[in-house]
Amino acid sequence: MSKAKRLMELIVAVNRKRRFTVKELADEFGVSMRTILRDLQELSELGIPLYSEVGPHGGYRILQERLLPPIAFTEREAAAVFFAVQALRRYSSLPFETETSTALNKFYTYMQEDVRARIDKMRDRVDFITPVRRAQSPHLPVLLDAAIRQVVLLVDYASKQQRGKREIQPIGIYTQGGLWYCLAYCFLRKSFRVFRCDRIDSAVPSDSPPLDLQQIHLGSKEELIRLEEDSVYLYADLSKEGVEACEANPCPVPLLHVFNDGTGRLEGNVERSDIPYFASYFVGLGKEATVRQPKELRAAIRQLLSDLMVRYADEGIVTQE
Amino acid sequence: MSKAKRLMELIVAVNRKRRFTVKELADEFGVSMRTILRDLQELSELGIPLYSEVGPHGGYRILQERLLPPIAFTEREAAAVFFAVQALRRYSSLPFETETSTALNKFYTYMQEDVRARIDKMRDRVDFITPVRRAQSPHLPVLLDAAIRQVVLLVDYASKQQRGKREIQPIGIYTQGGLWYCLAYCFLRKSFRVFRCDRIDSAVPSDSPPLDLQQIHLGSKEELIRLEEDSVYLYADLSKEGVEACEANPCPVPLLHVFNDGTGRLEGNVERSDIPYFASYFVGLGKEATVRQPKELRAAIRQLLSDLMVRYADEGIVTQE
DNA sequence: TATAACCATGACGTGATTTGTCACTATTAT
DNA sequence: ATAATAGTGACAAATCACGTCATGGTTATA
Repeated sequence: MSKAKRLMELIVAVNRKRRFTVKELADEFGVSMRTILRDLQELSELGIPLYSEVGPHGGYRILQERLLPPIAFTEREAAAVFFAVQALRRYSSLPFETETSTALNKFYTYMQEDVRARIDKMRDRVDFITPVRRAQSPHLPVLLDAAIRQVVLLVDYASKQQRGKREIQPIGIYTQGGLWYCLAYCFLRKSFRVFRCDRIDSAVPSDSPPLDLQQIHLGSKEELIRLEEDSVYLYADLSKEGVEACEANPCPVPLLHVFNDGTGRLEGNVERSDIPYFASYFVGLGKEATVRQPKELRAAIRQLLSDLMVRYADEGIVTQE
Repeated sequence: MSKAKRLMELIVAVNRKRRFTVKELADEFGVSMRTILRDLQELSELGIPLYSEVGPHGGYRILQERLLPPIAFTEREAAAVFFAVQALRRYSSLPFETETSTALNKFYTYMQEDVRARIDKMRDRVDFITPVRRAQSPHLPVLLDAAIRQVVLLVDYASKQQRGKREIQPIGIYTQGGLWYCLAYCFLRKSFRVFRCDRIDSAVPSDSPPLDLQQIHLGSKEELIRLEEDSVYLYADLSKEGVEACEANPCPVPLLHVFNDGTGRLEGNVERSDIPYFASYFVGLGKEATVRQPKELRAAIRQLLSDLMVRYADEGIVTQE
């Protein structure tokens, strides 16, 4: 690396770390300590406020406030960031609620006039639409913080069946289809579960000792949510349109295979208790999907269809308000 | 003067002048033109967007390098922006493809080490899931640019029925459910239409004179997509779960009303030709929805149900592969 | 069509700069 | 005392920067 480039990167590195030693930098840049010392002297002459202390635990320090150095964004980069933040604003709840709006504001007000004008023009011409849900998730910051610091929370959760307090150790939070979910270890069920954040009515840190789950994160989601013993093998064929519908509205468990001609198939093991859900799912796909297995699911679909038949059978029953 | 210092000053000089020639800088810095040329190339490699034009009145220019003033983001703001950009990265296509990654990179590398460590920790603990679609939309930048500058494009579009070239004047682009759409005036149909961007196979500026649509933008979407003459009034009751399903997977036209108890109703005018779509939509909602009107839709649902009944009727027919 | 004003690139030798090493000194926490 | 840290000076080897020359390309303009 040329000296000029090294100096530039040195400025960045020195701003990033607030404290550092000569040896540290020498290792990082793969040059000798003598060279780094010469470089640092040069940076000093260039006006970068460096300060050093000798002795053990000594080292260099940069005398500056904690702020990002003047970052040079190109206009297009600024626009991209602006729209990214803008996209997030469509979410009804966020773990960084206020921060996004202040950051957006800073970005906007510091932009130069002409750039701002162009951004304004774009504003009405790009949009990121996310399902708008009424459900609020007010405890996202607490959940995220607990996931990062790995502490146990006592939450008040209203599941479909019942509602009550339970202790959970959050792994992470994610949003999908306009709702927020929290993957966590549930001390009540003694397994990993996914909680809908809008169904969490309160969340406070608990004193219970946390498990050591540092290595577990959202990436391992699929493996954590284990199937119950009682699972059945599902197999369904999909038309081209069926494939698209599945992509748009992914169902949790089974694997989607797509063939070259655009058609595809869904297969995988699903829990027996989820059969009603899948029945509804496949009925929604209409003629674009054909379930081959299991028989139970086909039966459930048949049942659902005939129930619906009844609902839509007799015109005479229709009441109007 | 050392080379490093000259480069730093060169950056300043180049930002100060917007346009300059090699000779000019050579004289100013008292070095040969060859040296300046080498320096400028190095600056390019360092990421300064330089651009040159040959010929008389040609010379170098600096491209859109707007230095935002040193913005002091708080740690949480930086995190929020970082995740906003990160969220966008899950989209398979974007109108600012490269910009988001360079911006993300700048943010990340300029962060102080401790902040960065915390961000890293969060990385696996927050996620923004968007349907991953195989469909690519490579022409987004062209479409967006056309929408902003209001020019007419000649596109090669593959609609469900047919495929062919047509002229459109884009109003804006938006993404929903993992796909990109373009709202545009279609000169072929002489009305405003929504195009799926992944079905646009080519898009090139056309010479045709644009209409004056400056005042029209994405906000006016609903009004633009006018109903055909032949529309019917739709009315459906929804259970609580039905309301949630509708929120997650919004259907285009009708209005959703939600009552205090969580149940709701869908109503509005829909095109008669869309009845098959709505039949499938409501069948997908299963028992969570009851269509009251129109009769045609109830009939279509009945038809769809009996078709499906046939498909799932006889276990004996099931073939296995 | 010619010309001038630009940029672009390669080769090469000289001379300047950079770098690593070594041998020191100085300071300070433990 | 010892170890960890910064700081300096000297010197040779390696590397790099620079200017010069040569060549060639593009484009506006006359």
